[in-house]
This record gives sequence, C-alpha cells and structure tokens, in this order.
Amino acid sequence: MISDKEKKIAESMPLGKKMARITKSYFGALSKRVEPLGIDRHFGTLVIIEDADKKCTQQQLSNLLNFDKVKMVRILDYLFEKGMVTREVNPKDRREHLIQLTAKAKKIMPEIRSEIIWMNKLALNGLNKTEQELFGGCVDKIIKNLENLPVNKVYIKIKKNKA
Amino acid sequence: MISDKEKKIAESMPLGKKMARITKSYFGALSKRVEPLGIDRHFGTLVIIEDADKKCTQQQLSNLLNFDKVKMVRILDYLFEKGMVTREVNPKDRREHLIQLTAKAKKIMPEIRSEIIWMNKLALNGLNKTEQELFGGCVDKIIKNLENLPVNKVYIKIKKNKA
DNA sequence: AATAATAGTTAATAATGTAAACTATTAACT
DNA sequence: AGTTAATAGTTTACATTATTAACTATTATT
Repeated sequence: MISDKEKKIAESMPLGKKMARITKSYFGALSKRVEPLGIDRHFGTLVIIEDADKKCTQQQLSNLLNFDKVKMVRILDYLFEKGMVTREVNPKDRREHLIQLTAKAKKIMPEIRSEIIWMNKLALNGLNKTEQELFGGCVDKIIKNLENLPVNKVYIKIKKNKA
Repeated sequence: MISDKEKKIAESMPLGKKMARITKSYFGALSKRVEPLGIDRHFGTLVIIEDADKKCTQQQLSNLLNFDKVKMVRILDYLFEKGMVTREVNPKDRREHLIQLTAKAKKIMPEIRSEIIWMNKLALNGLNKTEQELFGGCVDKIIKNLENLPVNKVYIKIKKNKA
C-alpha cells in the first residue's frame, strides 16, 4: 500500500533517480556476467560496430552511440587494449580511422549478445508483451523529450574494473 | 519506420544504455534549471530529508536513497558546504549524526520541488495518464528485478581472467 | 573488562567527464 | 597555387565520482 504521503514524496523525487538506479544495477550485473569473456564494459559499442553495414569511423560511432569524440577515443582505447577492435587509417580520407572487430571479438559476440538479451529479459521479467512494448515506447518518447535541452555536466557512473 | 535489422540491433543493445541516456539528459537539464538557487545537484536528498518524519541519521538516509555511506558523506559534505543542511550529534547515541535542513534550504525547497515536478512533466510529455502510470509501474518492477543481483564488485578480487 | 558491532570519516586508487590545445589531413576559397 | 577553414582524432589537465580499506568514536554484547 502506498500512502498519500508516500505518493507526494514520490512525485517530487527526480524521475532521473530511478533511471540512475536501473542503469547502475543493470550494468553492474551485466558486467559481472560478461567478465569471463575478457571484457567488462562497452558491450553496446561492440554490438554497434558489428552491426554497422560498413567499417565505421569513430565519428560515426560517436553519433550512433551518442558519445562525444573524446569518450569514443577512450572506449576504443579500452577495446583495443583488450584486443577487440582494430583501427585502420582510411586511405580515402587519411584523417579517418576505420574501426573493425577482431576475430577474437567476433568469436565472443554471440555470447555477449545473448548475455545482453538475457539481462534485458531479466530486467523486464514479469511484464507482458504489451507492457514491454509500451514501456519501450515510453522510454523512446522520454529520450526525445529530453533531447536538446540546456544542460549542465552530470556524471553517470557505472561499474569498473581494470586489467 | 523501423526495419527488421534495426529491430534486431535494438534488441541486443543493453537496456541500461537508454536508461543512462535519460539519466544524463534529465539531471543535466534539471541541474541547469536549479543552479540559480545556489545548488546544482543532490536535489533528491534534500527532498528526502525534508519529508522524513523525524531527523534522519546518515545511515537512514543512505537506506532511503540507496547510497552507500561513503557517498552519503560526500553528498552531505556538499550540502553542508552550500549551507543547506546541519549535522548534529544525537545525544541519545553519540555515534549518530542527525541531519536537518537549514532555513536557507527550507526557503528554496518549494522552488526545488516545482522544478523537479516540472522536469518530470517535461520528461513524460506526450504520455497520457494511463501510460504514465504504467510506465511508473514498469520502472518499479524493473528496479525490483535488478535488486540483489551479483554485481561486479570491482578491483582486487575479480582479476581471474585477463585478456 | 574485553570484544564485537555500528555510525561516520578519511585516504588510496581507479574510472570518468569535459574543455582546451594539439596534430594531421582535407575542403574551400580567393 | 596558396592561404585559410573545417574535420577527425588524440592528448593533456583538471574536476568529479566510485569503491575499498583503514580509521576514530561510540555503543552493545559477553
């Protein structure tokens, strides 16, 4: 049972707080599950790289992932260090670096994908198909609503582990 | 229109990624809006402190906010420095510090609350009452689903496999 | 009285975000 | 052609945040 008071508190609590909590729990658990594969974060980046039609530049990846280019460099440094990606200068435009998965990465991608799908299912457990779809739609709308607002810097924190 | 391919990509992207994106946009914008009041984060903590039935200890706040005690110290340091809270040793148990809002904080709380409510409305813009309620329900279920999962407890212990 | 448990703080280390300055290359323009 | 602007990516400097362990002070347990 939720009292009126609790309701009042809830409505003046930042919606972003719950989102942050989900983010943290989600990536904390996913990181743990995927770690045995030799990598513990930036899974989404790997998925995007693999699914891209062609070799992507870092700028293109930045756009797809909504990361600024400096963050992109850091992520790719990490993935490179782990032996998951290669960087290759584009001969047609030598400013660009084309990013590709290594064989090592390709080999573990199916497992990474299935871990992600597993985590997604776990997160959405107990929601029926309709609810899941409606939830997804809401999320996308919210993202749109919050796009292009004036911002201050904010730090989001996930879990970390270093080799 | 969403192609099958895009759908396939979407389903193997971590659900947490969208949550992170919302979190960042949300707090970025809220921070910006509240900044003129002399504070640019930890609004939720202020709301919780104000709404608590009694003076809260830091441990109690940690539980209510799902923060570990070290983070709690840091947040209260920040709020103290901004003149928003007082810390008072509990005479009944001198280990505990009771936290209270200052007059300065109480004065701006209505504005902080209305900014939070405004941001929440902005985020949920375009969703009808039913959708909003269903969304809220989904969020709470997801949080529950992700509670108490094994989490990547970082550094030291988990160095089993290296790339 | 000795020991354990709790509340809170501090310190060490790692990770992350952001902006600015930087290199290298290509595009644009007179 | 030659200068200038723009783009891709990297590096650096600095501030913030997370996590763990070690610490102090106090209270509870035995």
